[in-house]
Amino acid sequence: MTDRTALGGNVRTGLTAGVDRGIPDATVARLPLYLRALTALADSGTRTCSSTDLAAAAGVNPPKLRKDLSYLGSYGTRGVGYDVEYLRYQIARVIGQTQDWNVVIVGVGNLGSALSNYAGFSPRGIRIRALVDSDPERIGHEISGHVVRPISELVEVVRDEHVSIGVIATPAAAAQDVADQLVAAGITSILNFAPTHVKVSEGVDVRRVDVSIELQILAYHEQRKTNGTEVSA
Amino acid sequence: MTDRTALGGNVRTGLTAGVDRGIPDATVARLPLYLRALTALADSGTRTCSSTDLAAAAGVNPPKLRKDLSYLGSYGTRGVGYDVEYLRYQIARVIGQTQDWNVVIVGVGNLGSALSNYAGFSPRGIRIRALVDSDPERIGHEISGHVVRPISELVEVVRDEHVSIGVIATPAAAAQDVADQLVAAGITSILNFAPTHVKVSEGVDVRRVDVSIELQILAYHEQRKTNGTEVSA
DNA sequence: CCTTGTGAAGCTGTTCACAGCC
DNA sequence: GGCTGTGAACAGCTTCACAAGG
Repeated sequence: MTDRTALGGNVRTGLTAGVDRGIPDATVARLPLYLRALTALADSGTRTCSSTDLAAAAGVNPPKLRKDLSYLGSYGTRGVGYDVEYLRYQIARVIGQTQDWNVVIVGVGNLGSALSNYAGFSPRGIRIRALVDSDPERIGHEISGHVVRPISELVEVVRDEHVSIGVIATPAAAAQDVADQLVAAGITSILNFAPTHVKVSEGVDVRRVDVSIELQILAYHEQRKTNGTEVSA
Repeated sequence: MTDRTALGGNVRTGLTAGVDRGIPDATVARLPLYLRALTALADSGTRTCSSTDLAAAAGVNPPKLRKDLSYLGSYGTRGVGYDVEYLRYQIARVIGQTQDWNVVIVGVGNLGSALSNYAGFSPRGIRIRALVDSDPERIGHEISGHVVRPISELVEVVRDEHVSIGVIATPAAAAQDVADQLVAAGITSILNFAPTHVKVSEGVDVRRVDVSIELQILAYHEQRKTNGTEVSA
């Protein structure tokens, strides 16, 4: 029942003690941001940067950046800043970017197809290895270089392609069933695009991406801006 | 520079005092969840529910649900629970679901096209009113019932269609420019799918949806599961 | 009985100021 | 002098236990 949603409120998986480095969830969620900013800096030929530079590129404030980095270790030089390439590697190592992560997408409708064709995954070590669907109409078709396979082959797909992350890109009505099948196939990390809550067993991480909710949150704040709520004194 | 990201770390817009009802950001982010769960309950014929029922449907724990609802008012009945339809309406009213919100999508690549065709928006009061792109190849084509218009017409589009929310579905390289144009056209709420941080002026809300980051966060936890980090005592 | 609504406690995350080091 | 790294203060969120009320 562990539920790491994309909207905060994450739950630590049940590892009680030990050598737990314990990087806070909020920090973990920002490390990919720093990685991306560092890669951009490296690409533009920057060798060294200060916390102010990097924070600006990542869209956070400098103290927060420094605090976050302090959880990983002391990789900067006082009076100088951070070596871009070195810090980039250290963050990559911590968040597991030194290896590839194989992904199966379940559901090849509009969204699943768009995801399977997204160019931004490979530079971040994310490999879409298989597409599956339950609709016989879609099975066998080739999408973005993958032949769509029946969902009944999920166990084989996960095993043969060494898949560790499953993406649910189906309608809401199918999401729970798909989640159950993913878990049964041995998947313990799920990204759920379906607009519904999926229940999973202990130890399985679920993150949620819900565009409607994001827009609804924006609408709430928009409503407050346009209504006369800014009475200020 | 207000930045309401999808990954927590939100900043309150600069309204200092007044009748500020002050619903916490974390609660606001969950209200659409409750709304969705209530709608599902109503559709299944349920007239009344307890906080336990609703919490289970929404994927939160009952005390958190009750605390969240307490920020809106006292809409339940002790010893009984909540009237599904009444509570649904109250939440809808608070988050602005009693009116429609018009959206323009900038960028009609894979993602923009998929979004423009998504059926889940209209039941939540979200209306995709226009698609714009900068690519002359795409302008004039019809996608999901909308003729793609040039981004140079953004001001007219926003004015004529009463658009209040802009969606950036372009490559990262174009995102900042698009954001600037959206803000120049009067938009103060932006949903950014491009994998980059966009800087906007004070008072503009930006939320981010970044699939790569979600997968990277899952990968981090997956790495910790498979590595021998669970030394427990 | 039942279930809501809520102060209070506890926890997580953020900010700040400055000590430490180059 | 400049910038990092961090303890300590602060703010926000979650949890809990129980009072309030049907």
